[in-house]
Amino acid sequence: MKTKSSVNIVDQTLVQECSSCMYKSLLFDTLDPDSLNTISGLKKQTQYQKGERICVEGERIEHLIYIHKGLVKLSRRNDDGQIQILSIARPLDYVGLISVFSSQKYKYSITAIEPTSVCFIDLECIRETIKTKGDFAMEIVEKMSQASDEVLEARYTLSKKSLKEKLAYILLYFAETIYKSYSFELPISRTEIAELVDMRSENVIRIMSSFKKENIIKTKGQKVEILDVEQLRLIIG
Amino acid sequence: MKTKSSVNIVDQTLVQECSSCMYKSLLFDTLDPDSLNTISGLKKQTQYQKGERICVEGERIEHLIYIHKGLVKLSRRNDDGQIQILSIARPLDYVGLISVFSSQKYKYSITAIEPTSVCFIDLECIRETIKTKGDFAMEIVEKMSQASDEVLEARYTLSKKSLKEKLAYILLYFAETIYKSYSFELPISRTEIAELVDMRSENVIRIMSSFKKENIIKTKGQKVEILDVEQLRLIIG
DNA sequence: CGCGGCTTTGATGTTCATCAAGTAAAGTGG
DNA sequence: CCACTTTACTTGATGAACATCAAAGCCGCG
Repeated sequence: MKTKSSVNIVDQTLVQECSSCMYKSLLFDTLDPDSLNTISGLKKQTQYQKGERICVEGERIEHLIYIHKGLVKLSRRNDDGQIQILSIARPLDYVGLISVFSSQKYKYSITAIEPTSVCFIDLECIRETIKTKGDFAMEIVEKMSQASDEVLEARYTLSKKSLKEKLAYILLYFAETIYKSYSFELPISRTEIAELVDMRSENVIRIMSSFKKENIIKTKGQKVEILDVEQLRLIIG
Repeated sequence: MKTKSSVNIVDQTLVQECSSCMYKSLLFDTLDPDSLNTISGLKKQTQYQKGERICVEGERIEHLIYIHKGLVKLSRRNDDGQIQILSIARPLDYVGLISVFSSQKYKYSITAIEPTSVCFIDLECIRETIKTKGDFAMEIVEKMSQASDEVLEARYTLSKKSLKEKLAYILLYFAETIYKSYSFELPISRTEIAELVDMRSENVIRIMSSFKKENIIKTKGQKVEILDVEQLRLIIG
């Protein structure tokens, strides 16, 4: 499943100006053409396949990473050597916008879990722009605020829930938040789901089996179909 | 223990200019005298006793709350109606800087757990200053980044730990981070410790008793003395 | 003085991690 | 392309960790 190759054999950089990017409105809406061109000139866009790492825990942060297309996971190794998945990020997410300005080094690795296209935006350039363009600064502040809010909210909500509730939550999360469909292909393994919500893969499997027996979901390999959304919502509580 | 009175009988506002505040360097260091005077003119400073609420979940956010002196807890009610303590904040903390810019309403209540002095800084004024003063904007961004980083780090670290490990962590947290002393008065009840680290008060008590039997700590009421710091560190893992 | 909330300890049952063992699926090398 | 290796998936059995229930003592407060 995971490809070990961490090098992009072919540099599939798509030469695209930020000014023509359909997503520019997300963060650079208020920015004047000159500033945008400077940022655009220094950005790099790269494609990743499923399993390829985009950055590694401990590496020096030099870019703001923006998910253009695809899906990634943020993960880290904890004190016990276990892997924890902190969150899933998707297009429109400025990955790690939260901690980019508090540390020199990545506190987590970022790995593609679907074919993914990423923009690397020069961080120094962003810093400069924050200082000189007020509206842009305000946008950054608001985006950061939202990003950390979402992650924290999810953590607090899940922390007191039972494994069954956690799993129901995650299934609905992928269906409603990520794929906007009750039928989807799970982008991560059972083991990784466990790493995401602090449980064991055996229990992920066990509980998914029980959901199947109760006709709440249907699965085949990584394919999942949610049959009884209401029941799932009831379980979450 | 908790005082119900949520009204300040005497308004003990200390009339103090921000420019002479010993903490101004924390956030307003780069700010010119004029901007600082504007902010100073609109700020309110209030005293709270232990147990008094500073703001309530759901209320409209109109100020940036800054802890001048004392100690507070951030708490919220979760889906199950249980109370969760999200974090403890102390002087130098801009409480909720994280989510202030993402929502119109407080997502948590703030309550003094020690006699506390708070500055309310007009939020609109802060917004304006972010837009016009680049260095100030950068400071805000960095503070926010740090704040959310710390909270998330603690959450992720604790989430996979056993109750014994969690309790050891919290005791060291109060000793080393909050009070800078291995002998201190716990500012919150056993029940609240439980709310802070997702466990039950019975188990907080049980584990503290076992620490006492093993001569790791000594307690009397809310007084705690850590006798064997190394052992506690070993337990945390 | 009595009420309510916090504290403490013991007993009990549930939830969950861990261990074990077997099957399936996917990548690897000859 | 097939044997081989590895990794993911699956189920069952077992014990440890933890929540819950119960009961009694404590303490501040009206």
